[in-house]
Amino acid sequence: MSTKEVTELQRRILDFIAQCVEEKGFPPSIREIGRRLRITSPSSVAYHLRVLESAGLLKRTDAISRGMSLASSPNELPILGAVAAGSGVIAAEDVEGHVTLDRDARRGADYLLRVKGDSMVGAGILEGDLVQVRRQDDARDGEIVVALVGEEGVVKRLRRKAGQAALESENPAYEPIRGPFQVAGKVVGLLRRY
Amino acid sequence: MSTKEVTELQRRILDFIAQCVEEKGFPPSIREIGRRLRITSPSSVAYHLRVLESAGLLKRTDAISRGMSLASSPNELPILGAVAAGSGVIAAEDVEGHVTLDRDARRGADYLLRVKGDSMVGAGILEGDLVQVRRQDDARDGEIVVALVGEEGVVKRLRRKAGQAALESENPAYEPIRGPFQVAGKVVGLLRRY
DNA sequence: TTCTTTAGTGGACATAAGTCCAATTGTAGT
DNA sequence: ACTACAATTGGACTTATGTCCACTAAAGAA
Repeated sequence: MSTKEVTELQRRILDFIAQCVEEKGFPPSIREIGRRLRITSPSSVAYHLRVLESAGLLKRTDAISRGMSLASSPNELPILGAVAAGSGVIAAEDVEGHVTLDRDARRGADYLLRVKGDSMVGAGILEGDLVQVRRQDDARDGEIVVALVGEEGVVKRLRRKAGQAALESENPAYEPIRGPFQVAGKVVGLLRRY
Repeated sequence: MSTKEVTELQRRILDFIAQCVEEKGFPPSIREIGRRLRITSPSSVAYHLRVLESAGLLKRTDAISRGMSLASSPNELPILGAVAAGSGVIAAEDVEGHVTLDRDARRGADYLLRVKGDSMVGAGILEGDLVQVRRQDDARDGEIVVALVGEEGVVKRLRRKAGQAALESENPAYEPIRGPFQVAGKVVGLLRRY
């Protein structure tokens, strides 16, 4: 299983399957996929499904109708223990698990980050909480963000005053961070487990 | 349709469908259901599916293979705006919506309750947060519970000292409640949307 | 009893659906 | 030009699958 590259068309097939499962509750047949994506021959669709399967994006049960399912639910979010300084990419080693939220609850988040420390208690964010993070390079004044300070990922409130950006804690014990940092994402939600 | 009673066998069919969707990613065929539940004739299974559909427990798309899906996901939690004093039963009028969580994230919760007021800010529970509540009559010292005080449902920390039970707020502005109250559930998690 | 409802059987049937195969096309590399 | 490969076609084939129909059996109700 070579985790090959996948073409645009194959990605659209994947999307269509996801859409069917979401809307109708079951996957499409090979011919339904073909009809939707203007592929006239079932063999051609089957070919793409084989590619998707060998790329690890699709699970298939051979020879039975609609015998396919997405390898990863589009609503499944990885739980990260920390944000790597390498930004963008998520290191698989840091993934503690997964949580599936429906589209509404997901709020466009890309991952969950486990909060370390008590610097945001004033905003109701406690140690151990999972914050839902949407990846983005920048954010507006007052928004709670995940930022990279050196190698470390932190959850703070972003302040923009007179062109100056700072990261404020919601805990009087901590000083604002004015040093260089990079916004990695915006906090769009929070999950806590008692 | 009459939302009829459903037999034990029909409930087991429903469970089997749920299990298939969970494990394999797609619903079973009529004959697969029959094989599992020792029903030798496909027509008989089809009969039960019709009953389940008219009971509103199953959605069906006629004449296509595996064309069925559960009407309500077993992992779907209703969002309540308030807990009714009538306890036990959930009034449909109070349901603001639904959120689907996977079994792990669900934590045995029965419903979500929207938090009113700031009496629990000290515990990181803010106004507007959704707390995951598992229904139960009692709880241990120190646990955060949903309790009925008169007609009103409140989220507080339960204190048991020397046989005396009280409801404490996590906000110095509020006094503990010692008057009569009834525990309705235990808070097992929290969701917040920014 | 008789009638009705619910539950189930078994077979026939049309078609929906996955698979196999030979052949074609276009693109990129040698 | 030749080769290799990815993408696609169309048809044939087999089986899986949902549905229809006639019939049976048990349990209640009238």
